[in-house]
Amino acid sequence: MKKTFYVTTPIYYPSDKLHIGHSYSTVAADTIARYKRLRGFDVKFLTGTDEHGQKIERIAKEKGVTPKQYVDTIVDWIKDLWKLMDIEYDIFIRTTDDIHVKAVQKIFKKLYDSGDIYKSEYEGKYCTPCETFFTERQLVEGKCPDCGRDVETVKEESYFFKLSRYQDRLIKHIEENEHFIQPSTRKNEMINNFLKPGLEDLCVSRTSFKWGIPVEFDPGHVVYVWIDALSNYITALGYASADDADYKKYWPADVHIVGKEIVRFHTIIWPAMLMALNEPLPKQIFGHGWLIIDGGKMSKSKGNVVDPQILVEKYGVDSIRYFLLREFAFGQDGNFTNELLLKRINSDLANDLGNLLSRTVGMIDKYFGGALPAEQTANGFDQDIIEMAKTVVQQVESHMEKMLFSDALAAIWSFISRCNKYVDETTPWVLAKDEERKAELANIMYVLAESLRIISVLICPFMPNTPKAIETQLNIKDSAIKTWDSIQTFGGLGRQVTIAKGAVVFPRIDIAKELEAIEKDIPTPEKSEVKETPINKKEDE
RNA sequence: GGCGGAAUAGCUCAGUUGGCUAGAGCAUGCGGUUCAUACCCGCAGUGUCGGCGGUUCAAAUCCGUUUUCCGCUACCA
Repeated sequence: MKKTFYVTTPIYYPSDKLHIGHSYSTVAADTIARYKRLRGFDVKFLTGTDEHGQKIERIAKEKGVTPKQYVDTIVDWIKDLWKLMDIEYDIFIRTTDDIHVKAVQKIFKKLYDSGDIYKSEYEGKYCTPCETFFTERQLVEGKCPDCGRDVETVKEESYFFKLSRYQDRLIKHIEENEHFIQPSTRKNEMINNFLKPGLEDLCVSRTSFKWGIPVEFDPGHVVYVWIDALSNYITALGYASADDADYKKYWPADVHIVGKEIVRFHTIIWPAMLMALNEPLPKQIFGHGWLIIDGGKMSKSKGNVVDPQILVEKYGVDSIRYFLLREFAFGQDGNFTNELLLKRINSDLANDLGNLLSRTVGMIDKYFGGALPAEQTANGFDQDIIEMAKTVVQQVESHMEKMLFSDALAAIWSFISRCNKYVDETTPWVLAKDEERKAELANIMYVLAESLRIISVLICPFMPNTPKAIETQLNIKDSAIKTWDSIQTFGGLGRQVTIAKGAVVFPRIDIAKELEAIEKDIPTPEKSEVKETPINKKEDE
């Protein structure tokens, strides 16, 4: 039986369309999923939407539709976006799905029965005009942070989750499992800010709004966010349903990919819930960094966030996916600018990879009429290429285990550079003038074609479309030479390569011109406002 | 306030447990080449590794201190 691999994204809050920050998490998860599939794992890749809560209820009301109608339209849009970005998820869970709703009710009941959930009183500050609860901390000088008016103390009967009960076990688990929280700096934040000072019990029900999962045995209450949202990772697999085969097969998750702002929920509340349910904990939570906008104030409230749809339509999925994973270190924040994006596309994709393919295919066409002869003679530079091809595969494998996407791509690109250098070293245009040396020339072309085959397999997880273009132009049809195993040794491609010249894969972009055009679409704010603004800050994961 | 990060070439960043003339990519300059998407290849740089003090034969790397920036600080997701 194949080894399983279960990877998840956060479930996104469909209060509005998603932005590039959400795409970032999802592209990363998709890439790791594709990579693991390529390595022969039985992969489950889960994404979805977290659809309940007061905010959605309010927006729907403003729009004059039901909450369900409202989220339906956003969810359709999200699914289209993932299709556009070539996200190959296995399951798309919605917290309004029947299977999820029923399972959450069972989970809630189970926790109540075990004494992990108890009824008590929640005391909060309520702003009547805004119809919102606030905590003491959220208040601005004792007033409503939204409208500035007075708030009143309101007591609400609520259910609480006994988070405090699991404090010691959590500390132990986190400290004993080095890879549980990644990157490790997040681990210290959790321990010092929450676990060491002591955990407070968590309010897990509300009566102030209706748009949520009703508590089965107490109909006035709805299950509050985190019990609802976090459960998705197991309800999507059929936990607490009639058919829990997938749960038994895939749980615990190998990695939950989340933005760093929700690491807390995933490393404290979620494990505590699982402990209370007597279920195994996920193996790893990876809190990636944010994309920071430099030169543009991007926040949802301003309505000028970076729209992934526009970027993809303009520059292509593979370019955007490549950029996201290459430019930024996965665990850290990174500056997103249009200029960086365009520079990356030009230098790495157009000049290095695209041009390598183009010149290789061009020469096979020009010197051999599109088909290499069987008779080929090796040269002194071949060995270096062959050895490096082997090394690169190992490097990519090692980086991918640690989710170092950028490092993996850098390794692949150093091989691409090596291939471009090989062309210079062997000077095919000189050999082409000499009929006697056709066999040497043919070998050079073969080494390049075979290298491109290997490159095309290596980039598969990151860029789903480019490999197809490479395969078409080099006439690679046999699926046996598109596997990961097939790139462990140099020479999988038959010697008599025939080519089919195609269009340029990554056209060069006139950066100055393009930037000017973009600026027209998105007005640049005053320099003084340029202060970095996280585009996915604390919103809607 | 508490806790945790970051500060390295013009720009974006690498630099495991202290040991190299401190690196890469981009941008810049010069040279080469012409198969290719004015591409590719080579060479050349510049750096008080935030400041100060200390440990050491040796510190970007460890310790102390200081400056600036950033993150987390629980029931909004």
